[in-house]
Amino acid sequence: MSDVKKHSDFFESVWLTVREIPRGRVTSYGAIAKYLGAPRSSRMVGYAMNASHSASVEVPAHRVVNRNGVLTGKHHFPDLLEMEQKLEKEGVRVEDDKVIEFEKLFWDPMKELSME
DNA sequence: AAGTTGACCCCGA
DNA sequence: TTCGGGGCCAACT
Repeated sequence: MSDVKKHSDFFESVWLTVREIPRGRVTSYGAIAKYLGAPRSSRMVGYAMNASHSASVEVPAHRVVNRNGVLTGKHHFPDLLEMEQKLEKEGVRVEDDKVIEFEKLFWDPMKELSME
């Protein structure tokens, strides 16, 4: 096995989870952290997103917002409006940097992935 | 090796 | 209601 792994398993787990978010849905950092068994490590989820550019796979980071449904990570995209535009493209309405009807579009990995 | 940072979250004033 | 501070934990410098 070659040393292809450049990041912790936690990061990879986050990326894999984020990839499971359906199109047109959103979730929060805390929800992912909780799903991964680290409810106190929500900040690490954001950190993993920051490092997602290093991932070999594409990570739909735009589908991850904070618990308020606010696009807190928009400033980390190449373009300031990229996150918002991607969400709008998927049918997620965004207004004033926050997802409209966030609770309605919220996708909980705990709920959706725990039982198949 | 030790201190700082951060795409968060919770709570009190 | 808005604002500020503390906790959290792994990566980064």
